[in-house]
Amino acid sequence: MTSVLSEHRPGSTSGPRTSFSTRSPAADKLVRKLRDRHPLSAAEEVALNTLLAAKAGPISGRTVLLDRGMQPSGIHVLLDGWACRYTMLVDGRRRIVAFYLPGDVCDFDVFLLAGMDQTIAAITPARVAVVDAPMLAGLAIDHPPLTQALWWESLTAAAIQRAWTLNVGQRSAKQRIAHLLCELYLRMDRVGLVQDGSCALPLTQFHLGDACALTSIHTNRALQELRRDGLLSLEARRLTIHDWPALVDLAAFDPAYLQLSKEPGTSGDSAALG
Amino acid sequence: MTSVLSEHRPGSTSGPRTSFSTRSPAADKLVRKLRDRHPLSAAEEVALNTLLAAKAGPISGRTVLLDRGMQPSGIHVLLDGWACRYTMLVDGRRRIVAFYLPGDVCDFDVFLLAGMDQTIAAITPARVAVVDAPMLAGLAIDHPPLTQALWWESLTAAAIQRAWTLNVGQRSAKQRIAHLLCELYLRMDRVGLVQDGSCALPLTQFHLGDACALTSIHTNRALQELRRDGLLSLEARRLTIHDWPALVDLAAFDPAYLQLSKEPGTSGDSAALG
DNA sequence: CGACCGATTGAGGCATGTCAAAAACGGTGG
DNA sequence: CCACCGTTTTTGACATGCCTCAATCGGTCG
Repeated sequence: MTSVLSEHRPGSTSGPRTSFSTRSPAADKLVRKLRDRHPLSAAEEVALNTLLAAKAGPISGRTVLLDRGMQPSGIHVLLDGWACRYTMLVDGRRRIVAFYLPGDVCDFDVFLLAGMDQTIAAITPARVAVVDAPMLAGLAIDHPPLTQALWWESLTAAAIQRAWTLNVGQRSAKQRIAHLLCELYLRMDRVGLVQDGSCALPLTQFHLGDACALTSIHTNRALQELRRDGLLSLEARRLTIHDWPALVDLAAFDPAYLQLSKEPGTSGDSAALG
Repeated sequence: MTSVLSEHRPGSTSGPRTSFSTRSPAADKLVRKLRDRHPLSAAEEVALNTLLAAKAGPISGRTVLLDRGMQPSGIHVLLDGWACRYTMLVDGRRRIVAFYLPGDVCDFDVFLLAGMDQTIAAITPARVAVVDAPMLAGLAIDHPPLTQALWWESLTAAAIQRAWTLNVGQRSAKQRIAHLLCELYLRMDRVGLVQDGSCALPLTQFHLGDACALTSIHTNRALQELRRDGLLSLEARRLTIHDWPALVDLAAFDPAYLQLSKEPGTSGDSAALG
């Protein structure tokens, strides 16, 4: 399995999987993720996709989806586009604690009625489905596997949050940026948005810095080093990985927390790769 | 440090609540927390407490509950004592990403079968209930309110994790320590372990430093400042808050994320205090 | 064309890390 | 009761990674 690591550049596997999902091209990404770790019946997939599609609407960039103290209208599911969750500090600094990518559920905490303590806002123009909690709960009751799949999804989000805590606290600037980019790249791959070793990355250096607890200035210098090392390029809102193993090594990136593997032991991915 | 203290100090409310729970003194803390935000029937409380009590066992300090890569035997619920979740880095440094207090569920991620990416270990001698997932699932199916209560509990854990990400990334050393101590103090209060403005805090300065992304040396200096300012004292494994409002102010601590308030708007706590 | 936003560069300062070592503490055995 | 030992806390001197402030440059859009 050691060789798998070097061979396995994420993105190269997305071809076969993509052909599998043609039911609903836009709303499909969440289902795709869920099914990846948890089998769903066709009926369940259709039910969820239908619900999402019915509730979907376009929003422009920088739209605030959910503000501090606001009583939420429902759970926000990103169908397309990027969003983030952040806190504004008294001195005007912004700290981003999460990025949301296509197919992500932004606010499981709607179930915590006590109100948000942070803000969620779109980064790019996006399509968002706003599902009120009772409706989703109803769907979950009708389809128990969906309940479990969504529960997993929220636990994965928690695992990502732990990884961020680690990342911000432990690593050098260069490593932090590298680690974040590794994570985003794999998460984009998981929903089929990586092609030929590159994916969209609509973040400014301010976003990256606010997420890694760095100033945009220092972020800039760290990025330059990563480029100079030949590990990646990041231009025109597009990230391209040139040397995945080296990047992973530098970042001390262990993808285990993303829960990507199909099934422990089956290693379906590497088989498909061989 | 006197008048303000008596008005607003958490812990002064624990008296009345404590009288409420005498069913099972040791296993009771999780139930106490759950019921605080979510009504449970007596039958449900008894069922959960009975299950926990049946599976409970003592462990000594520094016992590893769950190790990286290990297939978990079940969900660990701390009945008494402290534990933490950490990652060891290649250079020997340790990064703590979570503390677990009496009444906490350590590893909801057992449901993520792909194996742990971190280590969970006791800090003090403790009593731990190890509940295998199917059994807990069965209990949850029989008692839907328990499902929701546990789901909330895991979402609260995720909110705490976001607060840690923020804390580590944004604040000065002094503020980080202060913020962490505020959080731990309130969490101890939530399970009735605060008396007269003080609670057990069995952490070394290494623990605090590893959790705040600081060296123990710098942690020491930050703590000295907090003591010198008259905000708190921390000695003999015991934390005493002398000036809660000032500490909260210094730390920019907003307890909203802990989801403590009974019901938004009722402010039952402060009314009881006045 | 002017205004604005994002990326980039440079110089200097400060908070925190690193290294080294001495106290204080707490338990254990003689 | 004391001597011993490992752990934890504390102190000091020095190094450095990242922040701050200030400015330029290049796109993009009205």
